[in-house]
Amino acid sequence: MARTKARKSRLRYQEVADALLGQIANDRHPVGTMLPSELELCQQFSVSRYTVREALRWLGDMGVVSRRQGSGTVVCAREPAAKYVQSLGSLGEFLQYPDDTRLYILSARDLVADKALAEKLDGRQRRHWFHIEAVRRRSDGLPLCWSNIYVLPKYASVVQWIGKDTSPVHLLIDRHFDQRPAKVEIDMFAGSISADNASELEVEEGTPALVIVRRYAETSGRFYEISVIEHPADRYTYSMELERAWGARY
Amino acid sequence: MARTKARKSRLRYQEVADALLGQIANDRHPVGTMLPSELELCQQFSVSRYTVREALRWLGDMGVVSRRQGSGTVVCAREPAAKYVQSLGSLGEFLQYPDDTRLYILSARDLVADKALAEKLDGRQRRHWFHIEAVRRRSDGLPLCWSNIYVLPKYASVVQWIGKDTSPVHLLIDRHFDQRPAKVEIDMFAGSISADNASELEVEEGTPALVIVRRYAETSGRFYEISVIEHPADRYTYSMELERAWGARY
DNA sequence: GCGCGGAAGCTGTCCGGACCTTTATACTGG
DNA sequence: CCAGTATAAAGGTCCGGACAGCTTCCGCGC
Repeated sequence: MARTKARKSRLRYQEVADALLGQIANDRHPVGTMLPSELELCQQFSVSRYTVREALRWLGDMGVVSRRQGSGTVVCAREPAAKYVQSLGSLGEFLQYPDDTRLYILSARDLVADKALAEKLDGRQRRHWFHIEAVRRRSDGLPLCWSNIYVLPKYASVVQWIGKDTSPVHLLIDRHFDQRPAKVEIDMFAGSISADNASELEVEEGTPALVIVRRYAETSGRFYEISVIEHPADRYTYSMELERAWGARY
Repeated sequence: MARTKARKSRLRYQEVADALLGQIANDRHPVGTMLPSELELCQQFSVSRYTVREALRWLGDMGVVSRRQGSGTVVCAREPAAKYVQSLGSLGEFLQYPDDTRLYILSARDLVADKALAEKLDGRQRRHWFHIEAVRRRSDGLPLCWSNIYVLPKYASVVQWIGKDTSPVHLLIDRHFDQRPAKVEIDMFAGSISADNASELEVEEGTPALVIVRRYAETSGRFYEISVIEHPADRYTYSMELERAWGARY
């Protein structure tokens, strides 16, 4: 009779997390509503606050709930959406140009976005940009792409570092202005090389091109650099590798 | 004299993490070596194990250290590599075709990869694939893209569900075979529409096209679905949004 | 009616202690 | 020499308690 196996062992935090996940999936806690407070959950599951917090941390990591100090825990998804992580860590590798390529500046000047340009960029007319036109060439001279880079005027002085090494412009801004992107929007579509750019790129007018628009946003969400880059066919392939963020349990 | 401000307040876990980050950057703990145990770090920084563990958890999240129960904490990077997360969680949104589009199957049959095909797919010749050719059309009939989809023979029966709803094939395999991708490789480049496909896509031969190759791998790393999709210019833009994984501090 | 201050409620941080699970290693018997 | 085992050490989980920082909201004074 001495020590019988406890009739019901205490819940582990994964079990608490699964239970909450079930309650959310069953619409007992619909998306948008608040979850009970940590103390209430402690009572509900008869566990300590530590266990509840670990469970909630896990749900938070998976994007099922969002937590804010002072406010509470909000349900923001019915089930864990598989998040995929760009496995090549650094942002610099978004465009993996080989190390033997460099940018050659063709022009650099201030401009104000008109309607047509604003549409391509961030949708805001009359915004001031510093516009850099450049061509990226391999060490043997082959032009890889035509770059239109728009940066906020305060970053105009990046031009002095362009072409000094192989870094893309957003890394130069990171290095010299301590401004890293909090968010990057990337659009990719097919286009063709215009007559104006054809000779510089050493292709015929109308050659198919991969056009990539990257918009780099600071923490506030405002874009501080937008690049529009045209790659003639056969000279560049954009590759990325995405991995599931939480392999083990989901 | 009662309670003077403590001469040196206790360290917070972020400060401990920063201190450790500094030690790692200074090669006091080179990459590949073991960090001191939690208890030793507690003494070194005069904080509780909780604080040390939070600091180590943070370093682990950033990929600077790797921890294993029973073994210890290994330094695996000198500094946090910015990881970026595909913010639109679900894999389904990698290709955000509007809901009013469906796949129409043109052909479906087994084949064995010859040298040319293997090069486009996973590099392995003589591998068996089930090949599905299809066109994705908008509800008004406009063809959006030409799809070449290769799946392992055991998933061949997905064809019966294609076109029944708007789901992409990898989601059908997820749903009916419980096989989710652990990794996805994506290549994008510019090409042009071949004569064979031009009429079906209702464009002229040679029209610029955005070609997207997606390779879906299971946990073991083996590819179980590879799709090669050609989008005529102006009919499709691939968009993605990447966010820094740890917004606040890095 | 409006703004401000305070209180209450919630999450964030931190502590010291306890026990469990995994791992690596040293020992021991074959 | 090898295999199996005991043991120590490390991280993982959990507890109860305490206080700090942020939000929200209510009530008070203007």
